[in-house]
Amino acid sequence: MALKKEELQNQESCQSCKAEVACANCGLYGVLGVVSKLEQSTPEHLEKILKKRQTVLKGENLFRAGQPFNGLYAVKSGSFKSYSFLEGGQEQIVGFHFPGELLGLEAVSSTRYAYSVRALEDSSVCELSFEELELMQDNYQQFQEQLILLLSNQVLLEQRQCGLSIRQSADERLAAFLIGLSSRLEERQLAASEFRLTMSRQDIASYLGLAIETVSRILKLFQKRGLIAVQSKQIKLIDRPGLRELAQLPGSTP
Amino acid sequence: MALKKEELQNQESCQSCKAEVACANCGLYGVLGVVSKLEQSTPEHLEKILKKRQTVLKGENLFRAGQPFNGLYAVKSGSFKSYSFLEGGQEQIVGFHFPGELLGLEAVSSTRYAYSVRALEDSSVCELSFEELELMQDNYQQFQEQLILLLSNQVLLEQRQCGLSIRQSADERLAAFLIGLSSRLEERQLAASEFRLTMSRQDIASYLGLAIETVSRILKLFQKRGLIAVQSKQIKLIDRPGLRELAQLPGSTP
DNA sequence: CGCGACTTTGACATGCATCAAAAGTAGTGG
DNA sequence: CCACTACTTTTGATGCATGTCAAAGTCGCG
Repeated sequence: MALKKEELQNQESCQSCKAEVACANCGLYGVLGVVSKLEQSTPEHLEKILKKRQTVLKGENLFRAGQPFNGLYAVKSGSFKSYSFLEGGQEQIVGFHFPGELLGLEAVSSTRYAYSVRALEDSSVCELSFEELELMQDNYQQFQEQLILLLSNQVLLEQRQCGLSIRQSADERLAAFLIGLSSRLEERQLAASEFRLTMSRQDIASYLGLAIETVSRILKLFQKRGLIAVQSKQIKLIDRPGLRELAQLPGSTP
Repeated sequence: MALKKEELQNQESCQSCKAEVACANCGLYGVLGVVSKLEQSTPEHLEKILKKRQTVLKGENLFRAGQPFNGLYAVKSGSFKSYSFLEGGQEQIVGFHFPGELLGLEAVSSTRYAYSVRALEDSSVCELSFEELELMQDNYQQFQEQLILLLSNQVLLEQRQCGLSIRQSADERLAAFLIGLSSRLEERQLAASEFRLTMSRQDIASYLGLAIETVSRILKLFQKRGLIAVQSKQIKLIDRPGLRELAQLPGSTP
């Protein structure tokens, strides 16, 4: 990457003591790396494209479904949930988002955000303005290539996720969920075996398509089996291999 | 679209009397439309990019997972299933594909196909060679834009699909499946209320994450309720509104 | 016409949703 | 700092949907 680390990393230091992703581990880094490759971009220009660090307080929306698309966001610290509404007004959780991950990808084609996104705790994001980016004719093609890469990867992930969970039983889903969270944190060099479940049980249940009572019971069960330790929102993965095994499909090779 | 219809439609006429999508209704049309917009492309050039009509016999694979990616395919006639294997060797159905739909989209970033694709009946496809396409520098950016559009749309569809089916009961899933098939056929101007289920019950079951017996029973039930008429692989949707209602999420607004 | 593969039907077991209520947690004001 | 209320989570009891096993029936191909 031609982008110098300091250029992206000169953030004020972690004032809230929350886990915060380093710029080098952020999803935007790849995208911007390409943009800045041609060296033509001055720090001022980069500055313009990447609006650093907006804060979003717990319970606030970063954006809402239907709002016009104006750029991608990367989670800098904290966590978010994306959700839509079923007819009947009930919230349906689409996903959770952690430091280093991108928000708004599925909206690039449609000019409007597809989901609402809300902070699960006090959080911060970086914004990548598309308007500015489109003006950079020279680098635009490379940027597009990055986007295609990200998107087609997303399609793949989505399909795999869907294919799995539809076949999984409740405990398998939950195990897969925990392992999934853990690996995503690990990917960005964040604490991966002990962390806070910032979302409510209701959110987890909705995301996994389970009843809230089932989530509660199964977490209990996992604890009894020595797979995890839960204490309200704090969770510790004790037996990751065990969880990983559970998360796989059942009954194939007896 | 600057592309003249005849240019794409001079195919030999339907020799097997199978439903065949018109080029104007094909997913490749949009992609190619953009490529040919700059008028610079001669028919010979188009010919080179778009290898028309390969035949794939029932049970044959168009490609297999892991094979190097060499281009997109569009289904011209017939139908396909895409599948991967669970550990244990069991086939897992990822999707079904009908005339006018694109195959291989999720592979554009990875240089290898992610799934295997097999013909469910004697079928034909058109191939869009990427190698040739990449040489067309002038139009490449527009092509990329099309791709981004297709991909981000795909992400959206995938997410919606997944979000729904994970929450749906067996009959809702099956209703949604039938309505889904029907609308996809309709979209391409093909017979939408009476058609052949070219895939086996096993395939349907695997795709929906149900037991094959459940699929059988529920189809029976639908027939009893006058929603559909099934006779082995032939199916007729009688009460589409009824099915559509069933396919929605349950119990929200009583 | 007969064989193997696919599909339907029936009986049964169980995983999970649902309903109801208790226990825990957090936020608020005296 | 504690009491009070409202919300979230846990626990228990029950019923139904759907997976599983077994067997009969049907289709399609040689």
